[in-house]
Amino acid sequence: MEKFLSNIEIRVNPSIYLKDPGSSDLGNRIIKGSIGLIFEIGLESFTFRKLAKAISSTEASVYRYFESKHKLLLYLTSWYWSWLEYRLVFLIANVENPIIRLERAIILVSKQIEEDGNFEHINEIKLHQIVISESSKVYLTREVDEDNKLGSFSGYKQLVERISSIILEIKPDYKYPHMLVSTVIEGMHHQRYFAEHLPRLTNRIAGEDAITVFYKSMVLDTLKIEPSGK
Amino acid sequence: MEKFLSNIEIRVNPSIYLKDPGSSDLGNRIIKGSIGLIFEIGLESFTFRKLAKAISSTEASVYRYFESKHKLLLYLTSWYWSWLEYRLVFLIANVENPIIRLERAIILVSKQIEEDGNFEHINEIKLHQIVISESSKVYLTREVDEDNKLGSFSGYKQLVERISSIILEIKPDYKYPHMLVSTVIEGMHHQRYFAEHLPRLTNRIAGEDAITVFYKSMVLDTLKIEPSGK
DNA sequence: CCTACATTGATAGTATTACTATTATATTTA
DNA sequence: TAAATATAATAGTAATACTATCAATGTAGG
Repeated sequence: MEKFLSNIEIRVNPSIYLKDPGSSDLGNRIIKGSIGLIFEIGLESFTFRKLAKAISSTEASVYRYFESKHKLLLYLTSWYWSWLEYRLVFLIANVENPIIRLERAIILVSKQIEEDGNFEHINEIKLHQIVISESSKVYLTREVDEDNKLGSFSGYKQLVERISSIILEIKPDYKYPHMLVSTVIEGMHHQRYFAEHLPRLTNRIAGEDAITVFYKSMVLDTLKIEPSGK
Repeated sequence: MEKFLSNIEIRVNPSIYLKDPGSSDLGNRIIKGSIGLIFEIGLESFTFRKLAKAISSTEASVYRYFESKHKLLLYLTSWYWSWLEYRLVFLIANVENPIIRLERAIILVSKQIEEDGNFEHINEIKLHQIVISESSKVYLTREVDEDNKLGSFSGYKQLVERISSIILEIKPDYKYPHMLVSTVIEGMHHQRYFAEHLPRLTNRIAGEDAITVFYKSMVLDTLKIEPSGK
């Protein structure tokens, strides 16, 4: 993705952090460092102590930004959802045909990601990997309801809502738009992961991005609409 | 489910445990106790120390059966998949029409579960809840590949394979049977979880098991087949 | 230029976790 | 009856997920 906007920032719900990591050099190092380190060693082995060492700071300093590793992961995934939504908005701006908009949305969420030069402290490819293998841990906890009340998942919900509303434009009576959209998003995470680690749970086809193809036609078929052909 | 078979046992890959928990009284208490305790306090807060206390044994004794909490969870989920497969086999035995077989399979995996009186030490309703909220943690780790090599996920794979083969009976050229099946299974876990904790990511419809209805028609539509009507 | 305040670093400490090790005791089996 | 096995009881270790305290540095306003 081309660098064409240098003054935007992705906003993350402030209840997630103690201090905005976008507001300081140390904060940015925490984000950049944690993406690198979680990508490298996985969330389980990742600790604030190791992170502090990697970015030449101290554990206590990191704790001034995030009250726990869980909140930090929440920050990263929230950022990711908001970033996807922002890209979606660009991708469908000024596109009249809702079927084309829907197709683009599905491709966006199910495709492999490229780097986005607009955000210096974030390596989007690594972040995407992290989202694939760790993001569900963010809500599969006993604290979901509290986190949810604080608005921790609003970025994800907004993205789902935005795509669902396209579906409703096409089929105003369709009863399960949110279910369909979250099935696609979560599903594609699993399928990418399976393709790499548990191939017998998925299907890989040489020369084709099977995951994108599958989800695109799955959505069109369940909605009983024809591809835009464009 | 009626108790009609008293001499069967669900087999779990022996690489998962150090000592077969089905082989002793303590082993059975470990299984029963861990299902109860994980259901109650969640996997994160669950420890072998607390389990030992709950079943009036000791931490060290539990460790003689399972080398870690992770392996214990692996045992529970493996048991669950094998149990589902066993139920599936009964459900579709002697059913000629593959479409009916497929429909039954989808209903089986997507429906809420009832207790199965055949297995004393296992409360299937609680286990189902645990599978919904914790099972993906079993493979979303850095040790997936090793665990996979040991055969830890074979129960899950077998179930997926069995349902996929029904799909191929109906549509021999369909390219994504495994992807479709694992999308349904994982998807329904998420949707059940969302319905309870993050309702804006799903759709709830009064008086209908929306999740089952959705996945059933999603599968038939993507395969472009008509419901059996029976 | 001084002061106040915020930010970070340095260091230490605590409770809990995920194990491992050792020994004693009870039970089963040969 | 001896030997083997399973379990209990207890203790110990390294790492984790924090919390607390205090000093050093920088920065912004008057």
